Amino acid sequence: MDLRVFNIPRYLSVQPLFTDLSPVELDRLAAGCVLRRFARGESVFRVGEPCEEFHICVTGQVKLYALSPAGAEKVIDIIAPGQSFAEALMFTGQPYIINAQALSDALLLSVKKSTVEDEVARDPRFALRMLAGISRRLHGLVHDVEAYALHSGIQRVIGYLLRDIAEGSDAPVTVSLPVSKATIASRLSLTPEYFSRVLHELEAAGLVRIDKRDVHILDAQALASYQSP
Amino acid sequence: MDLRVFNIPRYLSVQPLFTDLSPVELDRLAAGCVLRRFARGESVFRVGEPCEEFHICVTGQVKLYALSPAGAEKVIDIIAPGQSFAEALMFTGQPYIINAQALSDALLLSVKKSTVEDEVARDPRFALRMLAGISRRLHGLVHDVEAYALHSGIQRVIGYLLRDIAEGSDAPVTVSLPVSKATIASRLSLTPEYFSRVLHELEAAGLVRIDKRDVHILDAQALASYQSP
DNA sequence: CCGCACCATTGCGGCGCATCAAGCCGGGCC
DNA sequence: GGCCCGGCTTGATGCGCCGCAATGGTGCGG
Repeated sequence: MDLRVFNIPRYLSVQPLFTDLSPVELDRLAAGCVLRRFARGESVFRVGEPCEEFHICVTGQVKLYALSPAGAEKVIDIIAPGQSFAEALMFTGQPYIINAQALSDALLLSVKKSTVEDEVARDPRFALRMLAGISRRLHGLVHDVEAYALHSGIQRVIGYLLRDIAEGSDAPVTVSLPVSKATIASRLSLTPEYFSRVLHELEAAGLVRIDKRDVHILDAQALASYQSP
Repeated sequence: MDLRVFNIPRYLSVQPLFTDLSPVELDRLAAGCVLRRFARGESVFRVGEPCEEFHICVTGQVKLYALSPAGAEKVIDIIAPGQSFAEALMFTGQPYIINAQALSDALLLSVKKSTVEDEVARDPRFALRMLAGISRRLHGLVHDVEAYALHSGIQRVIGYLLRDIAEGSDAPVTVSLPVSKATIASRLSLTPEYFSRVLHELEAAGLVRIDKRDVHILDAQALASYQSP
């Protein structure tokens, strides 16, 4: 994608957060945006840096992660194209509490804090959408906490694979892992080794077939109710 | 406390969320509030119920928790007097995704969704405070996820004990556990048995003294840097 | 075509923490 | 007092998952 032809107002207008805005408003918003390229492995922000904007992932993937004093890494979320991140951080007025790094070459659109605040003041509907967006994010984290505490490693993997599979769908589906298995393992709070073992246990049970980063779900029903042998 | 003499506008005015509001605004807000008593053990809301208000804990304690299909319970948060909860749930427009139960006799002030939305529309400063409040909540959950993934059980207990102890304070401090040890154990994602063992390991190491629900911190410095033997 | 990274897998040993099962202790209540 | 009951502790045992280390692809650049 060429930065020079990228139409910021047009891109904003298709974001759930910014629907129903007039062209004037979109232009005003776009004026407070910056479009930036990141190379694979490049840091987007780090713990402790001041947070003056939130970000939308246009292309590529970004990982949000924490580091322990000992250097261990925990992936909190993996951001796909179209998703925004760090809105909540921005509103607390505190420095970043997590790190973000590009997992592949990526294009990010960053929206300045003051621009968002102005728009909140101008349009209450925008404020409510922002609130709903952050609330959904919180919702997701609560779901993760539940999973970490109440589900075994195997169940978390199954939950991840079935995440966006419709209820009654019978047809064999394939889930493509968007990033390396080690990253997904960390996202699920597993070691890469154990994640690999789980995947192969599910394969041995005839529930999935694994082909590199493609996981073919052979029997979603049975997978959902699988208990280890 | 007598419900009949409880002054809702006055109580609202001392909440961080509602500071700087005029008496007129406070009255308008108060009109959309309900004050309710809950007996110890009584349910405040359950998963699946529609969410049309958020709550402020005036007296008593409330636990927010998830239940696994098998019936296991995970305490997500323990709400103390002065804290609000379920704001985020309200803004998503979805039914409750967690349960809330009074841990002691409690008095709760519930604010209707429509009242909050009206106030957001009227006062952008209120909208920003609401955003900041929810963002801080999300911040806390991220912190918990980090702790679950990167810290051992012992470290999580230590982190809990030192939660609101100032950095350089040398004087012996005592932390009073607000609720039963089993509840706190669940909050920290530990079994009651293991939580007990950890507490007594810290006592054996001479770092704390345990007297029922009072934990006397004898050496905060050493506690912060404690590694199991 | 070979060498080198990087990623993924596999085996083995071990630790952290859960589980099950008793026992203990204090407080409310007849 | 004597009873019970909920909260807490303590021990014995075991499983889920981790850690290290070695092996096996696979894709890319020289």
